[in-house]
Amino acid sequence: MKIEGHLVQPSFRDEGQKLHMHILVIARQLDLMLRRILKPHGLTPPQYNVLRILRGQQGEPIAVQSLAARMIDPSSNTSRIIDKLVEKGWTDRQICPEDRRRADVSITPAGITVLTGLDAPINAMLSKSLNGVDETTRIQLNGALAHVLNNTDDIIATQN
Amino acid sequence: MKIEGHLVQPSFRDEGQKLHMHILVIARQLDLMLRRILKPHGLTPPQYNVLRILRGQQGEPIAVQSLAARMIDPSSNTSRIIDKLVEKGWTDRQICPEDRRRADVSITPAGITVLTGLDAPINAMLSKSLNGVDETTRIQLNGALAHVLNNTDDIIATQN
DNA sequence: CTACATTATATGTTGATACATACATTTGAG
DNA sequence: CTCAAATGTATGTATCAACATATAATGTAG
Repeated sequence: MKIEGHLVQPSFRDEGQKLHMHILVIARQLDLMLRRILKPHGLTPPQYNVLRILRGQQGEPIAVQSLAARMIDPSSNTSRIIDKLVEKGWTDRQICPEDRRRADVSITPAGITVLTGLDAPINAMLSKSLNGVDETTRIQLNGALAHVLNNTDDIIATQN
Repeated sequence: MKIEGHLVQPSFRDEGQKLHMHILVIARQLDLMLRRILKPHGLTPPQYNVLRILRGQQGEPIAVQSLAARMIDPSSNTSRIIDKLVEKGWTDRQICPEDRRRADVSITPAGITVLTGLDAPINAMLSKSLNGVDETTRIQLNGALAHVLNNTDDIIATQN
């Protein structure tokens, strides 16, 4: 369905507005699809995001704030997201001996196992979502979106 | 900041993964910026979305389900979003006489006034977010993203 | 007609999120 | 050293969202 169908609008004022809507609607769809895959495993997208980052650490523990900086959604609730993962036995949290304010977080073998099982379906879904968009176009899109991201960073910085 | 900086990752596996991250992170930033503009006016992004749709109706009332279909986030909570807007006097809700299950929703003059005051700052913000992305590129982006949207629609349909 | 399915909206409940604040620890000025 | 500021994490609270279910009105088969 075209974006006009999604929003049941006959047309957009301009390409810029259409672009914003595309980004917002697709992001929402990606989140919805991911949620459906994760749900049977008792994971939410932010929790999955945290596990992915921890796996990327190759066993090296990481502080909560560094984790937050790498998240798609760097909310101030990283502690509670980790709580959930610790409860389920998928991450480990220990007070850092050198700086006892810090908490070192790492993924457990059980966490790795869960992620491993999710890799195939999630990669398949993500890959399918980009069907028909060739490599050249992907590179062009990323180039333009890098610009947009720069702009939004600026706006957010000046809003502060 | 580049997407690699946002996620503090040295590199991405491929352009596809990078594209997903760009979309998710930019969508999140747009939402954050919008929320900051709306907050002093006592509006949330979904409430703003509803008001915008109602204004687009040119005074013609609309059923709750039609409203939901036009929303960026068509959650099942449209009723409660309307509740909030009715409380504030920005929308009007009346039972439809021809089909008493339906509720006809419309925007009030006070609602129009609120939106009018928001137009300038929000348009400025959105326009700024696309700085440096020329018209040709915008059209290309929309073309490719329309493809992606088609794909995600398919995936969501088959997930059901 | 009458019962049953369908449709339109609303609500109950649970869990997640945003934002502010608290707590504990460390840093650093004097 | 000492104490105020800064830092890292956790928590309180209010709001919001997702999902399931309820309520009410309409459509329809027999």
